Amino acid sequence: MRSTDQIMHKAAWLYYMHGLRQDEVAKQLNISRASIATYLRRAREIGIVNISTSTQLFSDDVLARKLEDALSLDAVWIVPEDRLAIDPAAEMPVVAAAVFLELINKGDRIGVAWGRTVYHLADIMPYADLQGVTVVQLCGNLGAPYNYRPDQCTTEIGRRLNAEGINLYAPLVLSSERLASDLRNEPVIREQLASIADCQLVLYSVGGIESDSHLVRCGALTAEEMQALGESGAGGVIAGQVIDHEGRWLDCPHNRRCISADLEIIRTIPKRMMVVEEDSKFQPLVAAIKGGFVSHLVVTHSMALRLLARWEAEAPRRG
Amino acid sequence: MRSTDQIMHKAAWLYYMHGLRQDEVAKQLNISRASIATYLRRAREIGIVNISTSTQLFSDDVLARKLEDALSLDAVWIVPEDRLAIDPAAEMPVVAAAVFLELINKGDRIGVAWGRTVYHLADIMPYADLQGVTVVQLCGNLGAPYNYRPDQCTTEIGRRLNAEGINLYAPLVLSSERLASDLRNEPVIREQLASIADCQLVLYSVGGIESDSHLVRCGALTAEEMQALGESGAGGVIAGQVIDHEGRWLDCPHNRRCISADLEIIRTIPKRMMVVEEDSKFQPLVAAIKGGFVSHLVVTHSMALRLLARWEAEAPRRG
DNA sequence: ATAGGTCTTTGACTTTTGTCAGCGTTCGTG
DNA sequence: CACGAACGCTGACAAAAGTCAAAGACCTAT
Repeated sequence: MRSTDQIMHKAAWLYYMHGLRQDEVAKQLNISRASIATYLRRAREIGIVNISTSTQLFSDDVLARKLEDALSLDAVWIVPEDRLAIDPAAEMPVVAAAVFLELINKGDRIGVAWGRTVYHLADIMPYADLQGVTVVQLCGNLGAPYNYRPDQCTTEIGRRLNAEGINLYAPLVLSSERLASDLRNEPVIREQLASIADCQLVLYSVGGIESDSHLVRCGALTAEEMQALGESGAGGVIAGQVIDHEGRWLDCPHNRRCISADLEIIRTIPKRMMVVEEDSKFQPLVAAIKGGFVSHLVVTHSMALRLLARWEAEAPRRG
Repeated sequence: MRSTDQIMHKAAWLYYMHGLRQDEVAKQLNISRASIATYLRRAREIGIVNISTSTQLFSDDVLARKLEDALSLDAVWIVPEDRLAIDPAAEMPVVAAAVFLELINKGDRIGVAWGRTVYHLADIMPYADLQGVTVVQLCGNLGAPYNYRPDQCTTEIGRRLNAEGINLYAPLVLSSERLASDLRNEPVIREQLASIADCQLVLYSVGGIESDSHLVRCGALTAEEMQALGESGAGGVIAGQVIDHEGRWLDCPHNRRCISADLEIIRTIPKRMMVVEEDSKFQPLVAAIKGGFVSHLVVTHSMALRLLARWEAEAPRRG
């Protein structure tokens, strides 16, 4: 520990745990109050000091309870679109990050997929000091029109949480099924994909199948290919892989050429946290939920209403 | 949720998660800034907002590493007695409380014993919002010369953590072995004692066997009885029960008349956090460590030095 | 040895936050 | 329905925290 880190720790301890004022801390440590203020800010930024707020505000809600019951989910958080005059688009990642942090336990292994949503989340993720946590990349890499590529995203989340980040050094999609299969069987990659089963928590969103969807924009698929997939029953995208409307892995060239977490394995992970920002992802989300990819859900108020209506419409048919 | 709680949550969210200033929050929620300040203080007090500082300052230390290695402990925290001009006696419970909170995971079941130390800890324990946590009482009740009796102590810790507190409705010591045995077999009590095996974490200190020790002061034993125990090999007290110098349960009238957690069960709990405030407890602590009752240890610097010296003195004999 | 760079520290100033008496509202009670 | 207690809210002031330019410390390369 550097000596300035030591001072920062001491300052943080005296200020936050003992409740001394900055000038009192300054007197204790024999440096100016201005310095103390600087150290404290750094301690907060680095995650030495953790300030967290319960996300109860978003989960304590009649609609959330109803959704949990109707869709058999473990927990639902609903982001209001009207009440607070905060920009709802900016609010979603903040809520998601807070929920994510709440779901992490010390020593956990956490899988993260990639997409606009996860990228946004990484970008505003607060710093924390979660020693013993490992963040693993669920899907292969690809070029991206954002600041972070998938591997950078995993690394960034790991960095901010003071956790270990493990990258998957393979492309998301290969040009031939043969190569994809060979690569999946490479010991390094195979072990890494298998180790995803040890995760206690995964974080992802669901991708749409429109011609301007994420996979298309990142160049993994052409608009035509995507459209063809849509016509042959594609319902959404999970960790780079296409699923049908019931959430089953779709047997298609793209999926066969894909290096990503086994969907069967993902389903067995205890906490599967899904964040959906855009209302346009209703159909894909329904598919993901039906496929068992969701145990913890963060959605907008209007999306929650639509989901509930959908399940209530189906309920009579079942019961 | 009361509407004022709702406002408090919103204020806390906007202030701590979005980083708005109090006046901005006030404008958002259409109330005066002074009220916001009040809400925020309440949110902190209640544990809606959690501010925690890493205890690294106390564990990141050469001596701590050495102790962990020498005594095969999972983690050691050392409270300095000189560096910070904070009263060391007051510092110990603060460190212990922070460590305790760090060791808790969501959903855990936690056993707490009772003694001066645990009482001090309960008294300064910060408020937190650990839903799904259960705090169980490890040992029976007895009158106490402190503010809290064992059951109140459990309840108080539970209350502050927003966790469920489960009390053991039995006295610590009974007048006859027969009655103690019968009571232990009462379904309610038996189940509760058995359920201690499900704990992921226990918190306790170790008791001394001097004639002014805790058990004597609380009236569980007379000074003469305690002295006799000392002469027949008693080394310390764990959860109200006397152990010998090697940390084994001592077969004595007191132990046979005692209602408390089975020591065998305690040894199997993964995280066994021990806090020792007084340097006079050196011998009992040695017994507790030898008996396998400690995996996480919080001690003073001088106690750490004595422990290390003791183990280093023994090492040559073993190796 | 020294010039030039980076990182710390500080005093002085500004902004933000904490506090508290007093006012208004609500709610339970006689 | 009137009364008082309890609670929430506010404005004004006091206290504490944040900020920043400038000075100083420290390191490195010439």
